[in-house]
Amino acid sequence: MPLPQTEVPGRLQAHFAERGIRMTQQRRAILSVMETASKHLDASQILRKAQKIDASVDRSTVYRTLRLLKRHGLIDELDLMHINGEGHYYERRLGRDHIHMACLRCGKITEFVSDSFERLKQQVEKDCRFRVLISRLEIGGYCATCRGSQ
Amino acid sequence: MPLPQTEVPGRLQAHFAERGIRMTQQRRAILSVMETASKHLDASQILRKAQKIDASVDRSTVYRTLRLLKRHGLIDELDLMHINGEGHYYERRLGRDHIHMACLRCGKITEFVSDSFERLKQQVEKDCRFRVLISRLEIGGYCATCRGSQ
DNA sequence: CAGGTAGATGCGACTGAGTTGCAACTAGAT
DNA sequence: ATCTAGTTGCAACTCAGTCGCATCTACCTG
Repeated sequence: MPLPQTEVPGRLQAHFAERGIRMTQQRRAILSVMETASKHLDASQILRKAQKIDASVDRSTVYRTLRLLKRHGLIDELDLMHINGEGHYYERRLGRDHIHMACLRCGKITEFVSDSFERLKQQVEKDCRFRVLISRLEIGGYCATCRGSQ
Repeated sequence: MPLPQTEVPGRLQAHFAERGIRMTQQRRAILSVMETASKHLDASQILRKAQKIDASVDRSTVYRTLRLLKRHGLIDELDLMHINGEGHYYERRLGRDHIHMACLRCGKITEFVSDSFERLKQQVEKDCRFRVLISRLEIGGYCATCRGSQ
């Protein structure tokens, strides 16, 4: 289920430059991790990967950079139904929002893009006069495979 | 925006009895807090309220009971977009799911019931062959009031 | 209604995520 | 080359949530 990409990947650094955000070696490492990540890393995984690029990266820098990226709407924070503990997961924010489905049996995460989701958000904007900036729809249940085999 | 209630409130205890779950004084206190709560309490608020009914209630009992209620699908766990720190909020699970909107400016939480949301979940069931058990849709943005005044 | 016991509790110590204050460092403007 | 506001690493901290264990108790059985 490939996502439609309305943005070229590898542009996090460009975003920083455009907005006049200072670029450091540590940030470069973290951004590159976020850009190349196939999916859903938590803070400690990001730390480990970033340290392979620049060993000096510290835990607190990772958290500070993630907060920065979040504030600028460049990444999304996910809970993935807390399938593994209380931490958070992060992913680059590309084109359209998508739904995250977490299988409560095998732990698999599936993504799903839906026009109905877009329409639902528009309905919220209209009916509740609420300006939608971020949205997170997470679903817990059983994936196709686990659903059959029980 | 009152919620449609398909279940009589005050029935958490009955649920426990039906399922043969042992009832203790501490659980009674916690259940009664959950039943009478107008809305969205976090674990420490639940603890404080429960201790007013039964002073012996301990923090760990609150967490254990919340986990139990969650496992039985009697309460929902919310993040409310982490508007106040990293903790979780809990609410009784009545009739239909609803969307939670968190105003990033004034912090107000609004709820919204929508048929489109139900249809969206049905679409996920059908298109992804995914059995939906729990779903959480949280939206961050600006409420009608804050939207105007900026 | 008097045990017996599986299950629940309180306590305190622990874990793990995330934050913060501060002195040292550095990106990038001049 | 210099200056400084912004960033970093570090270590100490906070806070939510968990866990092991000794004690207690709800409730089943006779």
